[in-house]
Amino acid sequence: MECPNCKLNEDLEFTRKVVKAGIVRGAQRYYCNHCKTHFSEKRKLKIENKNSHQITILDIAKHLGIAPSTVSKALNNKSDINVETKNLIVKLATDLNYKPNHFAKSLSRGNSNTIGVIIPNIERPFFAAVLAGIQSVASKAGYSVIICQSDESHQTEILNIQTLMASRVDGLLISHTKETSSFEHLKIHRNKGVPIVHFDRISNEMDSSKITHQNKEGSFQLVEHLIENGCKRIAILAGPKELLISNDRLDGYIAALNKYAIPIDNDLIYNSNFQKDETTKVLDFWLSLENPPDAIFTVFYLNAIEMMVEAKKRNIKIPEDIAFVGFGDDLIAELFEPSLTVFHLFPFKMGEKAANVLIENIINNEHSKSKTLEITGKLIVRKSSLKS
Amino acid sequence: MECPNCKLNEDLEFTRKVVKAGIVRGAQRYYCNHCKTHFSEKRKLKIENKNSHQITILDIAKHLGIAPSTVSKALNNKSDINVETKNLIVKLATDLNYKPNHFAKSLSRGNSNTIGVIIPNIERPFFAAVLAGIQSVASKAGYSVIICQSDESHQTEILNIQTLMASRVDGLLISHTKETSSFEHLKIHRNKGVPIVHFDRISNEMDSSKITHQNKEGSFQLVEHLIENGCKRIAILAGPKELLISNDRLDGYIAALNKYAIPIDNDLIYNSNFQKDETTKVLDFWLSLENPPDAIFTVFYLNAIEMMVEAKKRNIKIPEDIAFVGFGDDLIAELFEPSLTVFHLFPFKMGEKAANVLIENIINNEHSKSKTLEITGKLIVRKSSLKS
DNA sequence: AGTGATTGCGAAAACAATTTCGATACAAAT
DNA sequence: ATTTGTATCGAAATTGTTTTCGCAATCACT
Repeated sequence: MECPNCKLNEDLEFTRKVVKAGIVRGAQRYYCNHCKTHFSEKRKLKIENKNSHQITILDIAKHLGIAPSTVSKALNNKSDINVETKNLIVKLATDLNYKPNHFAKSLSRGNSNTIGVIIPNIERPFFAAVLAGIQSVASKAGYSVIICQSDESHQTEILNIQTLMASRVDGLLISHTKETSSFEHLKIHRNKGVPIVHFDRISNEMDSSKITHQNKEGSFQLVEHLIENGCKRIAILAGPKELLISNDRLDGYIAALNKYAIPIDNDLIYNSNFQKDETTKVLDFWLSLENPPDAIFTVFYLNAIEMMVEAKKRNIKIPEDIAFVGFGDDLIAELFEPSLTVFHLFPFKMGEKAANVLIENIINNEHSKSKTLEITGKLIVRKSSLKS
Repeated sequence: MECPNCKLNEDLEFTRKVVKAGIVRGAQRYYCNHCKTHFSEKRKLKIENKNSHQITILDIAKHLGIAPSTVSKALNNKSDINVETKNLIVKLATDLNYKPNHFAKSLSRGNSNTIGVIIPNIERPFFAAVLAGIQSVASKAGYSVIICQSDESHQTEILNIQTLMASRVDGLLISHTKETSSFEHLKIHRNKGVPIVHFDRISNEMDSSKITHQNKEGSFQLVEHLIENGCKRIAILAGPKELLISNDRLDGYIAALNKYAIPIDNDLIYNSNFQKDETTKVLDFWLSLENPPDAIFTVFYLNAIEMMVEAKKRNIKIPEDIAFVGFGDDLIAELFEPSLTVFHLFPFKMGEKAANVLIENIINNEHSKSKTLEITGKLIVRKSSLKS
């Protein structure tokens, strides 16, 4: 065995004394008593992964005999480059089917070109449509989207935020849990300058941008529509008190009653948690009143469907005995018998708008400017409310 | 103005002749006639972004006076490290709230810990549920998920694949477009060793792993159920011929008819594209037959609902005149009048399974081993098929 | 000739991890 | 006493990109 050290030094005449010196990581190890140095056999590595080699900026640079920095400039439309060399580089890049490595780019630039989305549940048609809207504008703008579900759990929401921040998202779109009433977990990142846009389930406690529905206006229209159809005792199944969205809708309800000088009856106002068993209980409570409601407005349209199912079981005529209206829309609201009068929301549009605002904020670094946008909805009258 | 070069060399006694030499990138530039060198004023940069500095492996190393490589080993459970130093490092890392930079990790390791999913449309409840299942197991295994929608367009599907591959996903989950009949765009990557798992809309043309429903069995059960309920002329609204899933379901239909010696009538077999206007046309065609069907089986449950809506408009009694059954389930199938008998699928489970198989393939590098798994479904009998 | 401005390019330093392998110390075996 | 094995650590290379800034060349004025 020859000592590579002595060999290099060409001290060939010296008495070399190379002895074995154990095995390290599977390879025989030697010790040269001449140059007092250890060495081991080089392992044959790099399993020739030429086939999986993605071509890089360096490959292009070598091909053309130029520097990688020049290639980078050409591919990123920097001004600091000659048009001819740029064209040369761009052509070769497309010819070689060059795809930039996002990880290297992100590492170097310090951003990810990714936005995070937190929604309660992807399986709810509303949120699925919002997502579709978000995806649509995000991909057009060159952003990827990471989606997290909070499952209506405040704890999970906090974990989601940690996950997304660990993924170094450039911005955050969030619709809160119905449990969420404190926002410290978000404010931390907001204060660090992460752009955040709230949608649907928003809060006034944060000064970030918000996209919301015409909650007050929609409620008002629904209730006014009921009143115009002769309803006088209108009950409301409102949402959780924590949610701003619930309160806004409640406000619209009250505003409409006030306009028509209908007294507010607290028995007819119930804050629910959107759970099915709860809605049934509330329905029975209202039916048990000596003066039961002649119309029910649920803040979440599915609750109206659930209530109608139960009401039909109890032989209540809809809309003659009780009319129903709800917030939000779906195929089921249209096809259920009787079809449900709703204030139709535009979730896809909401997603588009939210993503737009967020990306604007990211690009312009407008952490501070916070605006609130309302997506216009639309009253769709169907059978469940037409008493005539 | 002092020349930084001469200053460094401490040649202070030399006559230094520093002259202005233009402005470069907004900064004054100078030329030193002594050392024949250009220099410009250093700009005050690095806007003190200390507050946004994420702590790195190097910070930990410096704190403890050790090498970053040691920290990396400690944080990655490598054997090559002392338990005590490891504990020390881990403690400091948690104290400092260290979050590894995924980009650096991916760049260095050459993988992304991300899986790509391509579905036709996120807004269809079935796919939303599959996604939820995928997310569930992926996040538990430490994988992120990127979602792309093909929108039933073969071209978009190809673009999706390019996007995902450019994102260097570690593996791919895909449910094909109803247009898709060639698979070259996928095979390229498959041959490069990218693990791919197909689900729902699968194909036999590729040798990758597949997760499917009990398509034949489910069809068979639905049709048998119809026959047991006295139906003799059973029509089937099958899916596009390109889809394997359509053909499997058609096979189940034929098998059931054969078992009960009911002749196959080609007038009663129609390959549709799942479009609403088409289903209406087909319904009218069937109604116009001199011997119209007494039951209709749609391969996609929503088509059954659509047909029932139209049938009701034409005063057809369901199930007395025509019974309906379909593949797939949803709240609407349960609440529509009459409620629809279906072969209930388990999309969430399908998503879980698909993600599991894919991650297994990724970890074990099993590009070659391809298995096909069937998710068991369940016949749910409702009113639309009970003639008695 | 002296000064000012502009253009095009490249070397080198980040970016934040992982991985390889040399070095050392010490224990155990021969 | 010499040889071998093991445990622990760190220096340096690697990953692919962006960014900064120096340098040379050129042109246009005085």
